[in-house]
Amino acid sequence: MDERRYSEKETAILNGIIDLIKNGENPYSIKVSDIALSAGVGKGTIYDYFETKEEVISKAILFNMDKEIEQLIKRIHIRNGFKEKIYEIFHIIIENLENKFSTFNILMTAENFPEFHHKNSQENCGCYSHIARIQGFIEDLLTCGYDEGKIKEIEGEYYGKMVIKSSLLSFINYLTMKNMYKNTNMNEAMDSAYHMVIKSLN
Amino acid sequence: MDERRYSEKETAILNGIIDLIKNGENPYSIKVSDIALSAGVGKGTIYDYFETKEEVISKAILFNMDKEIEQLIKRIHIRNGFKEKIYEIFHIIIENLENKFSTFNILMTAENFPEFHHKNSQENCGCYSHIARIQGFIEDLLTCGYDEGKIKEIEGEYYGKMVIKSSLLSFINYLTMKNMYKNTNMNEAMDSAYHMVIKSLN
Amino acid sequence: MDERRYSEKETAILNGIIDLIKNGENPYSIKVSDIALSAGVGKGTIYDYFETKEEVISKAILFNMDKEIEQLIKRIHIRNGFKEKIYEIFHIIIENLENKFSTFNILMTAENFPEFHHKNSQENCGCYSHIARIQGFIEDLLTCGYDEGKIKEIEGEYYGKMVIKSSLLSFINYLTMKNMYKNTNMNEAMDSAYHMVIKSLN
Amino acid sequence: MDERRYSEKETAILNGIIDLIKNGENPYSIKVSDIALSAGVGKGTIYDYFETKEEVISKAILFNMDKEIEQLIKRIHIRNGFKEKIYEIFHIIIENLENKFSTFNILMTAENFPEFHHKNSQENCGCYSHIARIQGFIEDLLTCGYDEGKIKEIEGEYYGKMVIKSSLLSFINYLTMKNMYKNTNMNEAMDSAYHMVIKSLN
DNA sequence: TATGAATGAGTTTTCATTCAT
DNA sequence: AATGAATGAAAACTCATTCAT
Repeated sequence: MDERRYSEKETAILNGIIDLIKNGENPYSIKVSDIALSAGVGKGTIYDYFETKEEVISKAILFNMDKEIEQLIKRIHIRNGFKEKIYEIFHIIIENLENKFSTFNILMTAENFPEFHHKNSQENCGCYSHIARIQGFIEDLLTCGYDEGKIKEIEGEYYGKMVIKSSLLSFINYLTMKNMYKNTNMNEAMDSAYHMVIKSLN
Repeated sequence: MDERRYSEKETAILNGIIDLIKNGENPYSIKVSDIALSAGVGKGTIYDYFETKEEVISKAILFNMDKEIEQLIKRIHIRNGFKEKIYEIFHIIIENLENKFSTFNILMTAENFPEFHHKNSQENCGCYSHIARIQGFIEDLLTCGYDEGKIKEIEGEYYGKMVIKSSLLSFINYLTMKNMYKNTNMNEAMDSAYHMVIKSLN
Repeated sequence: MDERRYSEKETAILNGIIDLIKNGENPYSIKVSDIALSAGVGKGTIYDYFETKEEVISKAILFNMDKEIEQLIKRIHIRNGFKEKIYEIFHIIIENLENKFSTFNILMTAENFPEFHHKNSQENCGCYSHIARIQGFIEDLLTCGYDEGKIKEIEGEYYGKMVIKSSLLSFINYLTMKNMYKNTNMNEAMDSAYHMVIKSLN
Repeated sequence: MDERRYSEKETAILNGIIDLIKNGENPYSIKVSDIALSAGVGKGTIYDYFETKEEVISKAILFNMDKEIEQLIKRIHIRNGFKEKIYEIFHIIIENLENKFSTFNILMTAENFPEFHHKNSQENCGCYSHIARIQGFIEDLLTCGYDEGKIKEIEGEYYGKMVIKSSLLSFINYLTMKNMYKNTNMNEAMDSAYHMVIKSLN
């Protein structure tokens, strides 16, 4: 799974792509010249470090996921208490979606990314390990809630994780379609998502 | 919103595109010559009915949404009872996702489609009306559950709809990541999703 | 030289082209669909009467020349006196150039038309006979001036005709570049052109 | 008026077009692939330096005018005497028309070029400045003839310039229609044109 | 090593011509 | 006879990739 660290130039290139995507560029529409400009390198340089445009964009997305998940886990770890952790995730989601680029969305819906590799199955999508980390982290969250007494009945391994993910997905959905929910504010959306978790797991 | 019906040739072209997408082609990678081939028309014919490639692909996606939602509503309407309706939706989702093209995914995550139109907001994405129809249909579902006594506490307009959508999203998530859930079968996933609805709304 | 008269449909088509050109369309940019629209016939009809687009446009230009020269000769014939005839030509030129389509220009500079037929020499340009008619008519004009006493020294066959043509060309030049001659009005331009004829041929 | 100098590649492209036109190609029929071939560059290179085919052809024509006028003025300047200067122009015209591409024709009839730009007026045709230079140069010529005593009566600013231009136009007309004047040789045509100037301006 | 000018394969798009009606 | 929908050959244009500097 290509785990080596990236050199300075490589990082500049990958960040260049991430910036483009965060500014609303669609990954499929990005041109090599855009990347070069955004990264502040020559077009040829990109080909010194990567084989093809496809490769570099894929790696950039994976690279960003790494960073974001790292951050996510760190920030959640710092927070104490089940509720605080969940609400921290909501805030991270807000920050990411406002950046127009959602690792969450990709990880949770897994629709955008796999298609970048033509007709690939999930195994070779490259984000398998990221998804696994998210799964693990959700399990930790559940344990935390259970230990704290906030959650009583997890009712099966799948169910518990499903509830947490549903809650997060509902909040992502709220954010992406904010203008459909004109009379529901952010706090209400968070509270509702959290409320569902509590009711579903008790 | 350009509501006129399409002519026979136009329909053939739009269906040609839908077929391509359902066969796993990424909308951004479709070539005009592919469309012509898939639709069984000459390349020029496409330009007799549509201005640009972008236009015809966008219209095809919208066109398919119309069809799918129509179908969805019809099939749900036939089913009696809250639980039956919910499970029917699960089955429709299965069918659609197996076709590799998910109106649900688009409507619920609203990430793929809008980006096809360069950096547009949702209002002018063209699928606003479709999203609204989905909202209405979820409301009907809630009323049905309430009338039947399956649901007692809806706790606010937003919360009720959120729970239903979360449930559907969780099931979509299960399907798109089936290989992450090797020891959870389809029925368990459906039951879990339904179970969450019942617990959350009682 | 294809001298047969044109049928009603053919005339409609040819006039459609002439209208387009008179409205400023460049002969090289005219599309068959434009012709069909302008002529009020179907696109296929054009091919019932003519072999190719090139042919029909060429014939239209020749057709118009015929009409214009016919008219020219008729109008000059009516006028009495050398000066009156010359000034009548000036007026005809004004009318034609205002129509944005100048048979005169074509006949006198003979640059536009021949090139329509790829790299042809003048013989097969189709306007040879028209040019010859113009030549004859200029000879008549000279004779008229001589008979009237307005002209004394013609000094050779070529010289006389050259002077008349130069005079007309100078006036055409004035009209096509009117905005270069902001402080010369139409009458002065005509008077100058006529004055040159008189001085050159006396 | 976009006065910057052209780079080496741009010059190669523009000269490629000029060569095509001088070889009898009609500006409206030139293909981008022809230009690439003629200029010895790749098709894409043309689009690195110019926006569209139309733009590059227009610029090529303007570019050639610049060169030709420069040359014209230089060659006339070297010649001493009114008659010598006029005859030098005749020779330049011969050379240019034999090259099948006539800046003179364009400048003097102003019909071909403006139409390349869709229905534009002369101001924005791009050759306004060239026409102005020609005007100035004709004025100098008149002054020269006057100083030498070859010309006595210029009779108004417009008249003098008109006579010179008429003379040149008449010679252009002779050349473009040489085969209509089988019994007039080149020298006679030149002498006639010059003779008209002398008679008209004395 | 880094670059960006140059390329041409591969697209999109146009439009003269055909032909079923 | 007349049409205009349909076509595909041919043209314009794009952009990933290369390579001389």
